[in-house]
Amino acid sequence: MLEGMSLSVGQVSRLAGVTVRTLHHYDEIGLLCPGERTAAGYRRYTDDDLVRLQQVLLYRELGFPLEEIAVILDDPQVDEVTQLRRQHELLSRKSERLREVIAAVERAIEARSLGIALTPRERLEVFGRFRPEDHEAEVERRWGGTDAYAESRRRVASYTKGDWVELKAEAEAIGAELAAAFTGGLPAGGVRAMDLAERHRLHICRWFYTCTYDIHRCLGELYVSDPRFTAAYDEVTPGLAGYVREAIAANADRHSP
Amino acid sequence: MLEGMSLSVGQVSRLAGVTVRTLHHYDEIGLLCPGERTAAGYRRYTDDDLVRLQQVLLYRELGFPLEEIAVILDDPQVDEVTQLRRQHELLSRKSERLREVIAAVERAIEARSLGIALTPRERLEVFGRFRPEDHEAEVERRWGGTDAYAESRRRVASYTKGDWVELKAEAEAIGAELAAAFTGGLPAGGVRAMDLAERHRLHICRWFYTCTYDIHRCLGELYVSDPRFTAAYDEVTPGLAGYVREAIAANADRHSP
DNA sequence: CATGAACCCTCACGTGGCGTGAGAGGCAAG
DNA sequence: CTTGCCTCTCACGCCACGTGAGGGTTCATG
Repeated sequence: MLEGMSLSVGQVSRLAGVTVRTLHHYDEIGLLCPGERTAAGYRRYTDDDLVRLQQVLLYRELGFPLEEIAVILDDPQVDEVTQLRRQHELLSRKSERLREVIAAVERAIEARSLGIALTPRERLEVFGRFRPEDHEAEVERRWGGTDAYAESRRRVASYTKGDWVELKAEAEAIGAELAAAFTGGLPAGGVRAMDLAERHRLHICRWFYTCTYDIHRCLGELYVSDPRFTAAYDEVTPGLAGYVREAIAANADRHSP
Repeated sequence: MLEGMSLSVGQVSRLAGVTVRTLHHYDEIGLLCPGERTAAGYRRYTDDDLVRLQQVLLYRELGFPLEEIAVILDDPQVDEVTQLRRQHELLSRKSERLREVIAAVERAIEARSLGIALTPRERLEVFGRFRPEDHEAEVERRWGGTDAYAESRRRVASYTKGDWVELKAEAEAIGAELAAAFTGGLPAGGVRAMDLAERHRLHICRWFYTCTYDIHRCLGELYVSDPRFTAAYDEVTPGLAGYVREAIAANADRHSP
């Protein structure tokens, strides 16, 4: 039985509270393939496999689709502690939401036993809480239906507060350097500006979606045509939006003539 | 638009945070059929429908299959406040479990950042917690595979602590009256004993599964053949188990000769 | 009053995450 | 050697919707 070294499907299933079929399924789709197999083809789960299974189950409980879980766990950029922190953050959010729902139910009971019924609308609104900040609605109208947008949605959904902090810091750093280049009088078509544009593109690739040079060019146009984006740049330094657009175009030309 | 009176699918979907298709689906399977329809066949949801939708969404979030939700909500025995209390209890349990998981993740982070890794087994066990009290294992071996058993499992799963209190009180009352009849010298085949046996059967129907007279007869046999059940009855009054068996058999004969 | 945009309807097929056998082989104990 | 409990690989089934297709409705415009 090789007790202690590795476990059979049955043992793992009992330990984790899932069925054998589930483990087979995770193997089939490549989400959790046991490290070893016996000569007879029996699955043998190592300690590493168990750790991964725990991660899988946690993200599953959080409602992530299995395919996405695979992406999250296979990201080589993220180590285990980061993974745990992310889980902790997501769990906390879920817990908070659950407490809101509980509170709403308590209010409903209270109101009901006092004879006053809440309006059905009030009761339903607890569930309808996603608050996409109507900014998203705008984005959807403009970019909705594109692959890039879908990809972005999926990835953003799994970001924790910590991720957002890092993301924002990175974005602000790039913005500041662009502003410096602009006020320093460096040409938008120069190497420095183009390098910054490239960093901007990579930043998008890293955090949101695969940003090709063509897409990046469109983004540049958007920065001067959409008053919301223009404001975001020009607020820092008037005229910056147009400068950024030029730099992006130059950088795109440089890479794909 | 008749604003204020009733809502269209789109309005309800936005309010509740579900898709239109979901509402269509709930209508198809008869889980939530809108109270009215316009001349053109448009669905119109009344306030009562919204209340029901809220209940549906809550039980759904708790992981109940839709079919079961219909059963729970259509039970005429249960009013709205009871429904809310039940939801509150189930939500609280879920919240507690969530906090356990969070605590486990915190421990994992702590241990990890101190360089000491927890064993994968320890981490997995948080998920494998269902503790069916090995009593269930026994029951399964004896009754497993029967329809009655499956039905019982499903219904019991949705009982709250309050339900259990009521259930137990009812069962104890019947037991006490049977004991009184027994010690009072009333014959097991008499009307009084048979009536009590009938109450016992209805009690099972009400709380666990559809208990036919045949099944009830088997149950009576079980009370004398299974030492665990025998003990439960004879502990109160020695000889009671046999008396109950006789009463059940007599009652069954009376109804299905 | 017609024209368009935003809704709504009913099929009907597709999908994700497994459940549930069927049929066959592996392996430790008696 | 056989009995009992694993395990394996197909392969079909199910639930709770997603996702169009194809077509009617309603309402604010030109």
